[in-house]
Amino acid sequence: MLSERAKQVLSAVVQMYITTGEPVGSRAVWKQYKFSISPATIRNIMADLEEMGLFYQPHTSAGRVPTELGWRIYIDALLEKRPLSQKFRKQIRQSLKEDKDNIEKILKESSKILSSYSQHAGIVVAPKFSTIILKHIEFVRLRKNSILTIIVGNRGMVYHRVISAPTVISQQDLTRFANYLNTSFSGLTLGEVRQRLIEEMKKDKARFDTIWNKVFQLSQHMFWPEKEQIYIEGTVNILNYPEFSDVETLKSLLVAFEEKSIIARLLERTVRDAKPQVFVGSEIAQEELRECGVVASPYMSGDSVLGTVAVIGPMRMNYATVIPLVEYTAQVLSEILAKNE
Amino acid sequence: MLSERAKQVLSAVVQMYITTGEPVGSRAVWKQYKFSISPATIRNIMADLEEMGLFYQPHTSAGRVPTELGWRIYIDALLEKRPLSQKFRKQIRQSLKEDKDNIEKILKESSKILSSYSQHAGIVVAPKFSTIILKHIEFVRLRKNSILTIIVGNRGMVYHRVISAPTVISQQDLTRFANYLNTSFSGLTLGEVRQRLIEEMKKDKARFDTIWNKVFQLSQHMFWPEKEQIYIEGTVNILNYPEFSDVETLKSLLVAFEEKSIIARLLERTVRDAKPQVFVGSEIAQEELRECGVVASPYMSGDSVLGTVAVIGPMRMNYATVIPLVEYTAQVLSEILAKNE
DNA sequence: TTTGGCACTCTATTAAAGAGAGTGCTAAAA
DNA sequence: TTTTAGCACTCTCTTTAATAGAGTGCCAAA
Repeated sequence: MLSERAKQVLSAVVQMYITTGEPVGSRAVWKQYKFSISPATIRNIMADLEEMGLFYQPHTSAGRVPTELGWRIYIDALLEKRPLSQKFRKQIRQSLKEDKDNIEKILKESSKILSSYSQHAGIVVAPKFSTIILKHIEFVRLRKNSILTIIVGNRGMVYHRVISAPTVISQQDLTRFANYLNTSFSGLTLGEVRQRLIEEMKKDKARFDTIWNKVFQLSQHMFWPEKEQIYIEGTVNILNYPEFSDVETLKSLLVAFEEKSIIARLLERTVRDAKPQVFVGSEIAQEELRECGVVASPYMSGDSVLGTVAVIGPMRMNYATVIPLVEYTAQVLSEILAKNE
Repeated sequence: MLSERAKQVLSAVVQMYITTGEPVGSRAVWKQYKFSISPATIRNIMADLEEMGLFYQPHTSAGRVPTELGWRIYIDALLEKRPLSQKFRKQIRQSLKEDKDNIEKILKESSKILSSYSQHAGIVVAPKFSTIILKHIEFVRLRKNSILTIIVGNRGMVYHRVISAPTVISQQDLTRFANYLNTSFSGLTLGEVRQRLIEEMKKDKARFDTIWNKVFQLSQHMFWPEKEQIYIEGTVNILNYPEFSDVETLKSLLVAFEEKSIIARLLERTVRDAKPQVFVGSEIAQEELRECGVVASPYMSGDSVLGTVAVIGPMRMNYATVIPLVEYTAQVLSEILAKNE
């Protein structure tokens, strides 16, 4: 275990590194934090910490930089969160309440808030398709065998997709089927609806005349889960950090942001574990995002997780302030969406 | 007017500058293009062109770089378009036809195509809200005075927004109103619908009972034009060009892309003029995008412009190949959407 | 165990020198 | 009159060398 002094030194180095982004020397730590021990002693402690793998030295005569393990320990054991100021809380709550009836706007706005208050990139993963509760369903026949399906979920989520039917189905039949679905399945989650439809079809194939059979097959496609909707805002903020000023690094980072799947996979974990989490370096992904840190928190409705909000930035982000920001945003979002039920 | 030789020199310098991005010297032009005149003569011509404002010299002993005016003249008078290869045409047509029933996917795919074939950023401006033809309308009551409105346009466009009604309106009344709108206004453009609704309301206020009055007011909000939907893909491609490797330039560029309004305003012109256009430098915008070039082309349905496709990149883009790419994409898009009518 | 002192290492900055690319001008050639 | 070869000149970019500075590790004294 780390001694008290070692903790203090680790903490000090991490904090200084957060603000400067440069290797931190023993003298600088001593001066800034008015330690009662001399620089030489601090040097010894730093050497110990390096041996333990918490620090890394770019070259022999440079100061120390925290390693991924160093960050991990700092975050898990040493970090003192700095709660959001009352003023900021109010601002955040206010701007999220503004469009409280339009969930898409809320999610996008949340993402912007996370980005602008943290000065990193803000991420919001929208509620998962299969957990949405069916409110209303609608079919519009576009052309012969091309049918627009619209699913309205609770909280005003809207999904629409165009499905090509194997044969021609009249608008009348479609409407009839929509009515059936609306009366039978409203109030279930889309995942449940999907399940039930499959069961219905299995139960007694013979029972259904051909038209029903066709529309049932349609519904298979329409309740197929969407891939995660992810809002990312403020990606350009990473340009403010010199560690990403290399064009190659920058490019791979921006590509990773644009191609949201890596982030989606990571934040799946937060959905599963249903608790706030911090990921650093290789915990995020093996490749592009290895130099980054992610703070994530789920937002809920009652006991069930709807989605995740997160901030992604350089590993040296100010976790002490970012974690409360992310958690508070998740909390406000939970409240607003709960009211929206 | 420019002499024949001056044109050749301008053309040569521009083309070399496109590939290298570096100032072009007289000797290099002479060597590359096997001119029958000597470097010294080329120098004289280049000096003339500089005096006319078509070239610019970073410093006394450097080669020449085309000025904005130089680009303009090259594009308008000298450019020899290089048509897309048959192979590429086929590929483009194929990948756009794949999802031909889902207009959103088509537009996004177009944007990706433009980006990947040009190695710049691809832009697609979706058809304007007010020009969409009404196909179907639907109301879903979310909460007391919060109503989800869904408009389905031709080609499977779907718009939805949440409107807060001044007073409580029952789902029954909403459905009744939806039926009225569907039967009365299907086939009109959304702009026309809006106009007609205003007229209806003016014509005889007394005629409407209070419920009708309320829902009519609702419809005001639901037919209010959306702001332009713009798809931009491949913005990271600009990172490949050294002229944008400065972090500040890069940031302002990416911000301008993210904040799509500047581009929206520019491409309005292409919608209005209904013909392919090329913009360079300050023609694009006064600030952030001054170092860029834009190739834009409208896509149509019959005689009416639906929207615009475009490529944006550094001013030194290869217009000879990009212009045909953009025009061809616009053409294919027009065809597919026409069939989709 | 802690600390001051000091030699040592590595980086970053500055200055100087030189190579290279390209021009403009002049005088000769066409 | 136009074109061209020749050449001095200018400016940038790269290389090299020198120097300052920050920080360490280790040793010997406190």
